[in-house]
Amino acid sequence: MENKNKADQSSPDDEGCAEDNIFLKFGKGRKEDDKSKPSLPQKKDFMNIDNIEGDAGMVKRERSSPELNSMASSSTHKEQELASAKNEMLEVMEENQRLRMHLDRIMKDYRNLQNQFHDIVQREAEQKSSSTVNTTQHESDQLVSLSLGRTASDMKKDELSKMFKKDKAHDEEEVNKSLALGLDCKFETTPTECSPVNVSPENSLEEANKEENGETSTWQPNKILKTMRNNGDGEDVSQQNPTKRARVSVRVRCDAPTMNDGCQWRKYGQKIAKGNPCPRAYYRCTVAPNCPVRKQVQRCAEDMSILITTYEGTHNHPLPLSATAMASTTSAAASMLLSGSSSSSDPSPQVTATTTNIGATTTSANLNELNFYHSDTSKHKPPFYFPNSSISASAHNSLPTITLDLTSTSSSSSTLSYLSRMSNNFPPRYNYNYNTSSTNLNFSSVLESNSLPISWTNYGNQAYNKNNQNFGSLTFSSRPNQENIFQSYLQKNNNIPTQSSLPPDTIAAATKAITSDPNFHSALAAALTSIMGNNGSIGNKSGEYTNVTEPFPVLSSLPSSSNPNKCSSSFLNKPTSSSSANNNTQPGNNSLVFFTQPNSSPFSTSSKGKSTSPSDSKFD
DNA sequence: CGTCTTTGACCCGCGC
DNA sequence: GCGCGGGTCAAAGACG
Repeated sequence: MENKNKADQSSPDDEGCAEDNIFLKFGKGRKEDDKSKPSLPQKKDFMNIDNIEGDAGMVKRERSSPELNSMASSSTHKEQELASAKNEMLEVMEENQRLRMHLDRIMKDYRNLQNQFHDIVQREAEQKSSSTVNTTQHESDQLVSLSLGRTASDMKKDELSKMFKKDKAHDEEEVNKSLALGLDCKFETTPTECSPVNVSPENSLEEANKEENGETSTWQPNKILKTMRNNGDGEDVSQQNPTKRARVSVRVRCDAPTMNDGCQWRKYGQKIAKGNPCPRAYYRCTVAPNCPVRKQVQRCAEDMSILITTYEGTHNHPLPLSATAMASTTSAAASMLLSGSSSSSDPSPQVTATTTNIGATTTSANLNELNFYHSDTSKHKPPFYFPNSSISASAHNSLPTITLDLTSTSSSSSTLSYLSRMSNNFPPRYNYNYNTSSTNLNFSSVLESNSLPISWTNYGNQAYNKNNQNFGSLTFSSRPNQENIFQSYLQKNNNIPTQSSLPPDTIAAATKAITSDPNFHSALAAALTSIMGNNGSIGNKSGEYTNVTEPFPVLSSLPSSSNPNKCSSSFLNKPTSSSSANNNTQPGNNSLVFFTQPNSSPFSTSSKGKSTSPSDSKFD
């Protein structure tokens, strides 16, 4: 039943909202019923089975009457309709009850998972406090790579050498602080039922305000610091913070000059960096005059098709709906980095609320999905399977940097090292290889028997197909049976690497592993999913159910379409259709979609020669 | 005319 | 101290 499906998709983390959704849905259903059946039962008859039966009996009696006149027959017909309508109402009510029960169950699971997660986080925090981890020395040297197919060898050697070269010891506290403050890393244990994700524009603003009040520190370029000192401008006091903050770098295959992340940027410089023939462009956030956020955009020297966008800082203003995704991503990614850098052996207790909630959300919903949609900007392509994507962290140039690598498309020989490490008792943290200062955490569909598997399944392609947009989708799902979907999808799309056809038991094991590991799951999922931000609110467009991650607005609002040539971060954007797609294919799932939008024209060659940055898009 | 991009110059940190 | 490289500034030009 459609209603049921929709209800399943409603956010489990948000009880009230879900209920509202249900009501809304039922309201809608009634409306539809009204259309088809104008003669609804009288209010008095509503929910009265006896009455219904009685009416039916009456109808029967009347029918048997030989003295039926036209009027009687019409009334009989009406009563029949009435009876059928009542029956339908009863069915709806039953369905409603079932949905409620389902919702209760989901909420229960969600709370349980949330509690578990909090327990884990607290335990880790205690452990950390008890043992002042000796990570200080490695703080700046660490390179954690969550590589989905990418291996350490794939990394640029000079990059690695650079990373390892910097042995400048950072005070752990400082790093953590910068991470936490600069990238919205907050640890909140308070369960938020209706607004699970706390990294919201409001939060950002709040944090920014705090920063301005000197409560927190924000990394600022030295130059700016200097300028501000010279100017003595009180307004910028908030920005006078020498504390370095983490960077979040996103690697995406994109032909467009920049990636549309929904924010407004102004290019303020360009430089040819050593070792890369491609110039590096510097952008500054222009949403707010004093926003400290900057980003660097550069093409990968090894693969020009890869666009590397590095974000620094935290927005000190409310973000456009379409921009919250990236903001939350940086947040989540930073939290991931933070958790990795805070300790060499323990998972960081400093998990962002976003992570927490997302993890809880997804697990509670039994539907963790990270869909990576990739498509060519110019032409339709068959769905692209994304077995590999990576998250890496490093202290590059003294700045902790986490990289979300969404460029890997090769499904070959993935090592699944990360999953392997995440054995059943796996410490929910990113393993650091201190010998090399780098660790690859590979998420691969090539699962080893003993390794914890991940279910990369296809999901919600129907909608995309409906829109004539074939997106490859990679689903990071906790639901074993989704494999079937994926496989069936594979059958339909020969272009998808066969590696993805995993044994059901493997999928199930992977699913179990993923869902059972709050740290990994929440960290990765949050990092990636939060990017979409509240795309989790898939389906909101239709208003049929509320956002799973309410604070984050739907990215579909992006005006990416106006910038056909821009690589709309829309790879973070979720097309409106996607929601419906997800709704149609798998009810009850919270989909987190990562994709490049081909025809919706996130990429634009910008005929206007103006801003190559997303700023061009006036999303407001 | 206002906004934004371009681009050469400048500043600063770092390594030698 | 010097040179290199990264990052930023700001004047000039382009665009709508």
